[in-house]
Amino acid sequence: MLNTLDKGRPICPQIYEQICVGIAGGEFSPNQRLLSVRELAVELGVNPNTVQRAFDLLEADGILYSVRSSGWFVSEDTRKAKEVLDRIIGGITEDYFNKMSALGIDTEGAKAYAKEWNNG
Amino acid sequence: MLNTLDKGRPICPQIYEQICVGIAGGEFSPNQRLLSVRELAVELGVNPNTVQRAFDLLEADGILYSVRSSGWFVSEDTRKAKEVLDRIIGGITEDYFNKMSALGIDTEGAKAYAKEWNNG
DNA sequence: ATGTTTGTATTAACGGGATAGTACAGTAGG
DNA sequence: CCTACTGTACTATCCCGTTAATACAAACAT
Repeated sequence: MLNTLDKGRPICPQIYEQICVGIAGGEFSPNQRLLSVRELAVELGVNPNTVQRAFDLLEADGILYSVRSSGWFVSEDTRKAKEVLDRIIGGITEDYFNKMSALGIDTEGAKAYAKEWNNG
Repeated sequence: MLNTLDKGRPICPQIYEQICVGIAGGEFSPNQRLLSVRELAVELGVNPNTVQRAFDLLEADGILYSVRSSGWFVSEDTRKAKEVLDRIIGGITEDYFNKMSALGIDTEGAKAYAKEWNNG
């Protein structure tokens, strides 16, 4: 899981996002236990503190909950994760059009450009 | 000019980009003199060093040239600016699809999402 | 000559994100 | 009881983009 980390971008938000993706996509079920902070940190080749910070944010948003000495678990209610994911997706798309606009390409132009895109 | 700076993103690349936009769009003509480093820094509310760095990069790429004690000027050949702009646009678009992919949305899904986008 | 404006260079410091290392606290299992 | 694993907390450090404050050098106008 979480094997698509983009080195060069802030790690913490990426972890946050990927957890939401996993929940929204059904890969993680309600009350399912996740990897421990330390385990996930090792798997990602990242500092435990960074994972902890991401989990704290997810807990603050009601997406995960922690049980002391036991681990981190997916919240019963997964709607919040889906909402957040939708918001992230919207933000990314808005960001795309904003950036294109800054380059002198209006919304319609950007849509046309995206439509003609072929892989990468 | 350059009135669309996005605070919160690195300034230097934005200046670089906006100069290319101005040249590619015909707002700046070959051999036209730009604002001085200090003037532009004041206008943007930014540090002169940051402007200098952006201009240095543009010079290294053959997009601008400097004349000591006189100012900065647009290169005779504007093709490079247009090439760079195209590359930037491509990069942004590629970035968009990559990010969407990381959120579990494939290329076709992202295209559909972009197509339905309405302003911001 | 003098003063002003230009580009150019250098050094120090700030800030945010990430890392590193350590320590403490609670729970489960042998 | 004891050990091992968990979450949790704290401080120090590093890196990098940016800011800050100078200082120097070259051309031009008066």
